[in-house]
Parts: sequence; C-alpha cells; structure tokens
Amino acid sequence: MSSSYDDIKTHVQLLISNGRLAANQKLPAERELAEQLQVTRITLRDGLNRLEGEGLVYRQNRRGWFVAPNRFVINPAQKVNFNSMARQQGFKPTTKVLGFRKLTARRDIYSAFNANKSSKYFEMRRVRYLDQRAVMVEESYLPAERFSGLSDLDLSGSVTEILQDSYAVNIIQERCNIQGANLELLCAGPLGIPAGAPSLKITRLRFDSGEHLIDYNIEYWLPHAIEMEVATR
Amino acid sequence: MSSSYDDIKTHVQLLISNGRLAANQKLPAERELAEQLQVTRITLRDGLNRLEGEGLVYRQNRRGWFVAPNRFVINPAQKVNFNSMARQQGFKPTTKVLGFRKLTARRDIYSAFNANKSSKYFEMRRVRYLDQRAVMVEESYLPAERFSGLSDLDLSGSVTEILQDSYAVNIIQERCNIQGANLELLCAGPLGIPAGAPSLKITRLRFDSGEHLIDYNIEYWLPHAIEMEVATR
DNA sequence: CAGTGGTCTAGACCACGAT
DNA sequence: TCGTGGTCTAGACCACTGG
Repeated sequence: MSSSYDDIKTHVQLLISNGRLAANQKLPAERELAEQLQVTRITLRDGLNRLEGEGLVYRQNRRGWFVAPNRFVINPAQKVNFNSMARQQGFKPTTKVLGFRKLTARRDIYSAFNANKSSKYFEMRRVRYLDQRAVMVEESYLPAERFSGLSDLDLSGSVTEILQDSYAVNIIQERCNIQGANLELLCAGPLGIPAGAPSLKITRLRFDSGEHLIDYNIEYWLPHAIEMEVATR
Repeated sequence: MSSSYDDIKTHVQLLISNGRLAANQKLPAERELAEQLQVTRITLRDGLNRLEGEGLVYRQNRRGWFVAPNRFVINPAQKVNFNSMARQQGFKPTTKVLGFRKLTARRDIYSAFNANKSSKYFEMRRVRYLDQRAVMVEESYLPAERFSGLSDLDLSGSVTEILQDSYAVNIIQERCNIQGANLELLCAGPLGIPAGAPSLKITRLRFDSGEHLIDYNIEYWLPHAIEMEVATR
C-alpha cells in the first residue's frame, strides 16, 4: 500500500531533517531527485506538488524547489498591518509597487462603490515579500477624486495608515470574501509561479465611519504560505 | 501564446454552455475528451485539474468529472447551522454519521482542552452533502463525562442545537483557524476523491459563556465548493 | 465484465534562469 | 551558453465503478 508518493515524501523529509537544508534553501534538481528515487520526473513532480500542498516545500518559476518556512498567520477580520504583523512573527517583510494608475474601473468595482460607469479610480498593484519570498499580490482600488495626490506619497507601507495620516479617513468596518482561485498571468508572474497555480483570494470591502466604501482590495496569497485566524463572540 | 490548457478550457466551457450539460452532470470520459482535443490524457488531466481549481468542474473517485454548481457560502465567524444555511442557498443538505466512539484523545486535543492525557472524549465523524455531493468531512471532539448519553441522540443535525437542547450549553465564542491542507485517506475516502487532494481545513475551538472549551471541531472542505464571508467592525 | 479514472514509465522539446 | 523547470507525447497496468 506504499505509493511512490510516500517514498518521495520520506526522501525529501530526510534531506530537510538531516539538517542539510534549512528554510528557503533549494532542493536538488528534479532530474537528480528522480534519479535518486528511481522514478520518472513526472511522478516526482506529482509528489513535489503534493508536498507543496502540505506546506513542506514551495517552488519558484524555473528556479527550483525550496524548503518552506513556517506559515505566516493572518487575521482577515482586522485592520491588518502587513509589515508589523510580519515582523512580530519573525519575518522580514518588503513591498514592491508594481504599478499605479488612474482608470475607469471594471464593473465589479464601480458597482461595489455604488457609483456609475464613468467614475474614476486609482489602481495600485503591489507584491509583498517575506524574507525575499513573494507571497502575495494585492490590487487596491480607491476613488480618485477623494484621494488626489495619492501617487506622491510613499506607497510601500500600509494603506490604512496613509488614509489615516494624509486624508483623515478611518477604516472601521470590513467585509471579506475568501475563496480558492487560480492565478492569471498578471498575478502569477510577480509571485514567480506559473499561471493557473492555485491561490487564496481575499476580497476586502473596507468602509469608513459613514459606512462609505473607501478601499476595494483584492489579495492573492500563496495558499500554503499562510494560515488565517478568526475569532468571534 | 495559446496553450493546450486554453483549448481544453474553451472546449469544456462549450460543452457546458451549449446547454447540453447542467450542474452536477457528468462530462465525457477522459479518453474521449483527449481524443476530441487531440492531446494526451495526461495533458487533458492537467487541464481538468486547473478547471477544478477555477471551480468549473469537480471530480469523483473513478466515477468521472462533473459540472460544478455554484459555490456554497459559509461564514466561519458564526454559529453556523449547516442545514439551514444550505437550504437558504438552494441546496439540499444531508448528513451521514461515519462513526462515533469514546477515546483517549490525541495530544492536540487534550491540550486544547487544557486537560490531561488520560481524559476521555467522544469523537464524532460526519460527512456533509449538498445535492448528493460530498463537500465536507467533520471531526468533533467533546468531553465525555460532560455529555454522557450523547450517542443516543440524533447526530445528523446541528451539534450546537444538541448542546443547547439536551445539555443547556450555549456556544458564545469561537476561534477558527483556516488553512489549506492535503487530505489523508480517512477524509479523502468519504469525499470520494484521492488521498493527497487539497482541502480547506477549518479548525474551530468553541467556548461556552464561562470561556470553557466545549467543542473541538475540524472541518475538511472541498476547497472549490465553497467561499467564505467574514464581516467585522 | 467492460470501461473508467488513478498512477506510472521513458522519453522529448522549449523557454527561461543563472553565469 | 548550459542546466533548469514547464509542458507535452505515447504508451502501459491496475483498481475500482457500473451495468
């Protein structure tokens, strides 16, 4: 009843636990592992995909397979600050702004804002890293006329803080939707994985004290890099 | 830049949207689809796996591929009642009890209960169906001495209601942890999918008014059968 | 029992990363 | 440029499902 997957798992765990490989270090090449295990590359890759699903390893486009570190814990029911949460958990967070532009938004966006088709929005796209590993791509949409001058500010930090400090807007309510979704090329690229790979898609609608929608936010997380905590009473 | 995946997706979407195939109906056999598309079975299966990731189709062990219905919306931050929520969304929910036994619990369980190694628990395992499709396996652990006689009750409904009606215990607080996890055979079997398939694992710690842990609950959901809503202020 | 999906072999070519 | 991962071909055998 032992499958070749079990062999692969055992083998990789040995490589890791022998102390030879620490978190974020690269595994041997697929062809070499397949040789060591006497299986075909396709079988080996099936196994690695499963190990990825267990959070043991992760991949990067055409660079190889790496030992996965501990999961990052996020709390979607909080006005999270990515940077401080990451540091609390012993990660070194960084952010790269992929793009910023003004646009007439897609239907799902302007209808969420309860606005009409011709209304203008800022779109901001960013990648978030933990210890140099890209783990999330984020798309934010904010009404353009309300936040004029936004592009002049430092956009690598927390949007919540920018809104507070520069526009005196406080987010006090959120509605999140969480689902598994495949990545389009536009998001898969910055994450360094192939298009079509699975992700955890978190859509946040963030409201101010007047119950007005302020920030329409979509996050695509590597599904095995994180776990979520939600507490309620 | 068109990949064979795009062809497969287009082809399957045509089959569905042509009205020939409604929700929960079976697709043609893999070999037949591969023939129609002039690709190998392994390539076709890669494509179907991706379509599954997009929530378009789902599989059942050695039975075939089916057209996926709409996602079921769950709210982990609520004392959910699976049956009534499902009916609200137009599904026909059913439940099967897989097993019920008294045991000395695993370490993660008795330590969550802040109890010692020799304490006894009831373990209840159930499968939940929506329109005959298995979508979730649930494992509940409850302290045995507090809920004696539990096995004599009807266990196919809501645990929350049983606790209320028969033991006058009210759940007023919950802590959830949500993560992607691969399925062990014990859970994959009842869901009709192969071991190692991905799932969304929701662990709930459910407390009464005295902040005592009452119910230690683990749910394994088909990741593409559901989406989650979380609201906060 | 026939046909299906699940798993595996043994190759191949291409595009991109590192150097 | 060389080696890597990403993708694909063309088969095979087994375990299980369904009639």
